[in-house]
Amino acid sequence: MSGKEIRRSMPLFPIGTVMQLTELTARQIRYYEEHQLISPARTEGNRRLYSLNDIDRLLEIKDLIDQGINMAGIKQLLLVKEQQESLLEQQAKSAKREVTDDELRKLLRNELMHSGRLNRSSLRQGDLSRFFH
Amino acid sequence: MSGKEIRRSMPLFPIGTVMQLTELTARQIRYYEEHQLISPARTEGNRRLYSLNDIDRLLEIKDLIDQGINMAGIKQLLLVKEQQESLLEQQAKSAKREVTDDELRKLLRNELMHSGRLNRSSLRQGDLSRFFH
DNA sequence: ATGATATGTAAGATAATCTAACATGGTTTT
DNA sequence: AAAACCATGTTAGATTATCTTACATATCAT
Repeated sequence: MSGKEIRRSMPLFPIGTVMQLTELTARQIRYYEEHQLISPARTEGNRRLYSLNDIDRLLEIKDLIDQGINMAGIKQLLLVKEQQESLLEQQAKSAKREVTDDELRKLLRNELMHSGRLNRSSLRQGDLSRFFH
Repeated sequence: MSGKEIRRSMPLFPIGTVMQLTELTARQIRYYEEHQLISPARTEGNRRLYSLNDIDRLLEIKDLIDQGINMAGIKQLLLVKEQQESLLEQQAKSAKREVTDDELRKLLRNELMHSGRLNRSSLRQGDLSRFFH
């Protein structure tokens, strides 16, 4: 079942393709990398190679930027969202199993600290998935 | 419902990526194009750009070559398979509608002429789809 | 043995990408 | 208002990827 993750994280696209798919300039894409919002793979010849996940993430970043959020903010948001997702995944995995008190505390703390608008972008997130069946 | 087709026929991959995905050399890929087994799009700068469909097709070609079939044979096979698929699609589309006698005759004729092993490769065909969810 | 087929390889040209540096228009901060 | 900062544009020179064309070669069929 994690084959899907492998596929989506497979580095396939050079920056030119990513530019078209995301409508971002190369400068922007590299700038976001510089600020560690993404970390694409590299070919043997040092060319960047992006995965579907990377592209989704770039679309998300674009969305957040449109909302006026700066690099630092986006970095935090993506981080929180990541752990949120891994939590949900974990929760689904052992559906019946109880969550440890510690995990629960962390989850609640995050929900409190970063409440409000946080998942608006997740509507746009799967945007790229429309390109692949 | 044809959005899927659009996605799968979207030119995204440079030849380098295709080489890795198909384990064919650039020489081979261009040679097959020369013999009109595929016709990838081109970028503004004349670089070839391949779609998911193209890559599937290359995997199919590879399979047919392994079976000892030559360019001319593969060309015909792909052609027949194409019309076969469009027929099936059409058949599914107007599921209830009767097939015209003419179409039926063509379908039967093809099944007779190209019977036997013809769909063995279609097992390998969707091979690439494992890369995308 | 001859010829055709599929692929390898080399050369020179062009395109795409890389890094690094400086430029710039909008925001903040002082 | 001036200074500093942020996100992006632009340029330059270097490197890698791809293109076309041509010739080489091994395998297979005639």
